[in-house]
Amino acid sequence: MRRFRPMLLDHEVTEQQWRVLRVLSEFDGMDAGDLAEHACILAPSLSRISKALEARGLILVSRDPVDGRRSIIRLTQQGFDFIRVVAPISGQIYAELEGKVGRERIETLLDELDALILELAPEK
Amino acid sequence: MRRFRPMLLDHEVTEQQWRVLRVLSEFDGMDAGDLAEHACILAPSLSRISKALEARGLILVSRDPVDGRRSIIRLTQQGFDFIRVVAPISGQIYAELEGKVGRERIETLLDELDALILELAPEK
DNA sequence: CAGGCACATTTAACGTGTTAATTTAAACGA
DNA sequence: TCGTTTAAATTAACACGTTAAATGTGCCTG
Repeated sequence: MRRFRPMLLDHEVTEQQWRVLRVLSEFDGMDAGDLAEHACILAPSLSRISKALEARGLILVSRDPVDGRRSIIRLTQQGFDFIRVVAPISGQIYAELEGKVGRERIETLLDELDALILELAPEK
Repeated sequence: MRRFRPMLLDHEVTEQQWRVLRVLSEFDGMDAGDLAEHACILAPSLSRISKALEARGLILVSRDPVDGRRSIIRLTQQGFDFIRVVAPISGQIYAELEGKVGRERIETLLDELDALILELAPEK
């Protein structure tokens, strides 16, 4: 993450906030639970992040009309614009990293770790 | 860490505090910088942890008589006793984990990760 | 249909990671 | 020797992980 943090700092988002935005750019309009899981963030953290991003006008939080317990989170136009600006920079940093390490090596390592986690997972 | 946290909670130490105590049990009387590095903790965190552990009487912080900028950190007798009680429990949990995963697999994975970190390390 | 249970989210409290600024002491140079 | 620079720790500020408690809503049984 050290490679990415300077860029994130430039745009005043944290690592986790950026992860939330990227997940929304793929599946816009998720409820808080699904969003937290896809972004690998705990529910209490997402709660704080939502307030920050909503205050900046990047997302919009509303209540699910079908199930009043759920929060629905959407990107605003400003949010989409933000992602369109930052994503290429992020992509370039990742590409450099991949170039140094090698795509295959990254994938192998991630597969091993995923397998390990699955074997040990007590729940889920 | 989920395997260890309940045990640590029982004894009212955090994961990082426990790491600091274990490093001290190996090399007692280190200065803050070396201790932080061996425990994989940043200096500001160690500063907070030291105060907490000193308040509980597990460690003793003094100033280096040779170089007045350095802090020297030692275990108290109470600190040694604490480690003698908790370490076996910690060891047992680790042994269970190793039994499920396999020692060789753990070592291979750690070697790969260490190698990766070394290749990418910008400094140190 | 009322009361209790289950679920989704939020709030609260505490500790740590991270960065920057501050403090204090050592080392260095004119 | 004095003033400047470097170095080690600490403090400060902010965000997240983690756990537990509190809110609010849906669901289900009696």
